[in-house]
Amino acid sequence: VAVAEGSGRGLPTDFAEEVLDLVAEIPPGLVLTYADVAEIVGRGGPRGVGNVMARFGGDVPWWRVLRSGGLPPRGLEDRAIAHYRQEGTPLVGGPLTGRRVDLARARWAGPGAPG
DNA sequence: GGATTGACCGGAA
DNA sequence: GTTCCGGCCAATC
Repeated sequence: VAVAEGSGRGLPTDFAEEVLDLVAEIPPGLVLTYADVAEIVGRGGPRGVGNVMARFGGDVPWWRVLRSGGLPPRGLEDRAIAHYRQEGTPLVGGPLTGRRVDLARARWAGPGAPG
């Protein structure tokens, strides 16, 4: 394993790896925002994280990554909400009619959190 | 390297 | 609550 990792196509880049690895660590019931992911990995930004997820996010629990407002990604709102009900993720307005995630209760403290 | 796309953020009306 | 705009970053063609 060496530089060849980021050079070949089909595999995620170094930046993407950081993002994917982090998202894969998000425990069920909790979530993170694109900005938070970018903040933890210390690279790119909300756009950078979003674009990486769009390519390689299919291999990680993407539904645990939300927008700043607690809304799931564009086009995948229905899909994400389905997962929240399975994991018991707190939804604003109720788990039946809620369409947003309660970031105040579902935001993950991060890989450095006591646990 | 240049131009285009995309699962974004924050502010204002 | 919805719509319009500029800024931001990375992957792709």
